[in-house]
Order: sequence, then C-alpha cells, then structure tokens
Amino acid sequence: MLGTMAAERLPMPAPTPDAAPSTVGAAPAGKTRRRAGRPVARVLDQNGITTAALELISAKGYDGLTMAALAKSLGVAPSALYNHVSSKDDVLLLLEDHLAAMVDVSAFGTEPWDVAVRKWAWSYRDVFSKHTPLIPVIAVLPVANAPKTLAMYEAVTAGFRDAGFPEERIISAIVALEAFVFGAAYDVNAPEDIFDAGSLADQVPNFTAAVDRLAAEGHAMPTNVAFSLGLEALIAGLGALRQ
Amino acid sequence: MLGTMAAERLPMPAPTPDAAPSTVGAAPAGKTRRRAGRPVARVLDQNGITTAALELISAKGYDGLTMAALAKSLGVAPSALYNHVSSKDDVLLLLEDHLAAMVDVSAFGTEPWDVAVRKWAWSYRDVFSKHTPLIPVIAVLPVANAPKTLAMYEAVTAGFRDAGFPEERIISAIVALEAFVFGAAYDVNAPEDIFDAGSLADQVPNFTAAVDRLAAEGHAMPTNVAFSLGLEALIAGLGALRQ
DNA sequence: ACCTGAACACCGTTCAAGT
DNA sequence: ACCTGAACACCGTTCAAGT
Repeated sequence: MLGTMAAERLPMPAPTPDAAPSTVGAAPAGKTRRRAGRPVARVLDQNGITTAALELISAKGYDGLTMAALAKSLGVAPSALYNHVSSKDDVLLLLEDHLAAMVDVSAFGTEPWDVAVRKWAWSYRDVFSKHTPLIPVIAVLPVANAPKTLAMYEAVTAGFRDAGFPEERIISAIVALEAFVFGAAYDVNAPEDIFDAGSLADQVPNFTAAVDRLAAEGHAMPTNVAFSLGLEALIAGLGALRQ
Repeated sequence: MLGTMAAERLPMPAPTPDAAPSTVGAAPAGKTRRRAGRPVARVLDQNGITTAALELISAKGYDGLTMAALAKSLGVAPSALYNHVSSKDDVLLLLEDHLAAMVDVSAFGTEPWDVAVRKWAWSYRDVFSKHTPLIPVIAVLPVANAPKTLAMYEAVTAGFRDAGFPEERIISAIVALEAFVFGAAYDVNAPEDIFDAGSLADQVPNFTAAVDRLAAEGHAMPTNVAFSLGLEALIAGLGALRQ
C-alpha cells in the first residue's frame, strides 16, 4: 500500500571504501551544488533516509524531523525524498521497522518463558520510550509493511508456542503485553511532578497521600516500579494459560 | 503553567433561554458579521471551545480539528481563540479533562475492588479509544492542570486504599493499569488485517498459524479478547498486593 | 529513473488596531 | 478585556523541467 517493502538491495556503483554503509552516491550535505537532472549516481535510498532521520531525531528530537530538515541533512531538495518514500508517515514506518530489529528477542528459545518475556518487554519499552511519536503509527500498522517487526513477532510467537501456550491465545497475549509496553513507554517521558496536584491538593487527600508515600520511598525511577509491577502481574496471569 | 485552570464561571448577561448551555454571547457561526473591537457580550469561553472541539472531532475527526476550523465553527477569527487558550495543546488539555469526567469510577466504594477496577478500565479504554490523539498529551500531563482528571484519580485511589492496598503501591498500580488502558485504546483502532503478513507469510509460520487460529474463533472484536486477557491478569496480579 | 526548483494549500501563532 | 484582520514562519506535498 505504502510501497516501502522492497529492500532495494541493488549493486552500488563503485562504492567509495570510506563511505558510511548507508551513504549511496554521497556528496556531504551542501558541499558542492548539484545541478538539476538525474544524477550519475543515485543520491538517496531508504537505508540512508532512515539513518539520517535517526540522527536528526537524536540531535533535534521529533520536532526537528521535518521533510525539509531531513532533505537538508542528506544534501537534497525536499522533493527528492518522494522518489523513495510516499509520505512522511512512510518515513516513520521505516524508523519503526528499524527500531523493531533492535528489540531483544534473543531469550526466546534459550531461556524460560517468563525470563524471555521479561527481557523482551523491558527492551521493547526502552527502545520505544525514546521514540513515542512512532507509537500511534505502530499500534495501527499492518505488519506486512514492516518485515523486521514481523520477524520480531515470529520469534515471540515461537517462544510462546514452545512454552506451551494454547495457539489460539498467543496473539491476544502478545497484543496485551504490547499495549502495556506502549503505554509504559509514554510514562517514561512523564515529568517528575506529573502527580503534583498543586493548589488542588487538599481536595484530593487520598491521592496526595498516596503520591507522597511513593515519593517517600525515593525511587530513582518510579516509572520502573510501575512497569515492573504491571509486567510481573501480566507474566504471572498470562503464564497461567500455559498447558 | 498553561493557565487553563480557572473554571470561568461568570454570570451570563441575560442568557437567551433557547441557547445551548455552553454558548455564551452566541451569534451562530457566520450569520451576522461582527465588526472589529471588543464585542458587547463575550463570544467565547473555555466550555464553548471544548464543546465545539468535540463536535468538530465527531464530525471530521482529529484531522479536522484545526484552530481555523474551530474558530469558524464558533463564528470567530482564529486569533480570538488565543484570548481563552494559550495554544492548540491547551485545547487538547481541555478535551482530555472533559473526557476524564466521563470515565466511570462510580463502582469504587460501592462494589468489590476487582469489579470496580474492571468497570473503570473498560470505561476508560472506551472513552479514549475514540480520542487516541489525546493520549500523548495525557500520558505526560501534570494533573494540576486537569481538575476532573485529578478527581478521577482521587476516586480510584480511595477505592484502592479501602480495598487494603498498601499506600506506597497505589500510584504505581494505577500507573500500570493506565499504561495498559492507553495502549489498548490504540489497539481498538487497528485495522482488521493488521496481522496479515501478506507475501511474507511463509517466512513467519508460527506467527501466521497463531493469527489464523485466533481468526478461526471468529470473535467479533478480537481487541476485546486481548484487553480482557491482559486486564484480568493485571487485576489478579495487582489484587494480590492487598493486605 | 531520479534529481532541482517553483509553487500550492495549508498550519499554528503573533500583534497592531479597534471598541 | 476581547474581538478583527493582516502577517509570519513554517508545514507536507505536487509537478514540470532537466539529464
């Protein structure tokens, strides 16, 4: 649908040995002026676009990820991007799939089910907590457009099956865990004073007392306490479905 | 910080009896032309803006919620909105707080803890599944700016305390449940074929088999199966913390 | 096929001017 | 205090022209 599936692995025309793997025809941004017309060597590809987008995000955040800024960092005109992606959403999809490959599924098949789920969920949350603007895209994304995401699901599904999960419950269990992971990824970015009721504190005494009691425990990352609490409940509850 | 707290309940100057409650000075959009300068009766307030935004969203979706469209539906110039809200994000905050008041917390204090949590969580998910663009805002929103949201938390916290929850775990448990609810709200909007691997199906046999087995059960809303599975696990696991 | 450059139809937001 | 109207600095995207 979005036309982003083809991996575009085509032979590079005499690749310069010192070039970064994702840099194709190259020309460092804004060095020499390219004249109009098709260039002799292709300048862009989806890999390079993805890498440049990640660099831009890590430097300027998602607010800095505009098609214009992305094009500039690649040394092309904004319109050139549309030869390789169909829209900005398509760029987000490329990012999502790249990140999915960084989620740790290695423990499925080598470690007990609960250990593997725990590793996977923490890793999944950590990766996407730095990329929450992708969550609305992922949560609704047909997997057919994201091969690495699909590979992640395959590893997790196999782990669940081998652990004795009834096959007709596996997808639902994964969806439930993912929902928790995505919500928790937002929570990581919440400001410290998110639960400070301010001047309304005396109108919500139970809430304020509970917030204070948690604060008194002095956890470095209270978001991790909540994540652990919920994840362990899910692991215990879902694990009981195994037979 | 955003200055949206004051409820602005000021006496209406001779309210027309047939006017909608949130309509203030009124003039149905685009009827008579208002000349520049301060109008005799105020035209806007935060309540009216919230109501108009909700109508706009239900008619055109969140893509249709622009400051220009919102202003037009209220019969004012876009810049007039900025006398009542500090930004578009501020409008989203008003919406969020309005919706928080629609979440059902009535069972806390009248029904057993697990029943109350179940009702709350389903209701919370249902309300926000139609408003997922608010989730990134909520998840990171200081509660001091959202009095109705705060009231919801107070009711839930009291319910947890009365059910014997250790006070220092209540907030973490609520945060965990909320993370799940927010993630699940996205899932409600996922397309039916989200898990269709398409041409890659034979590369992910375990996944495809699991997807097919779930589909074979023919649930009207598979998202509800996942939500129920996860929620019951959370209720059981978190409920075990009571003493 | 794959670039450039110009253009389009929006966005959210600011601010002087008016009453 | 609270409107209008004009303006600003962006956005993502399209498309003809060039090689």
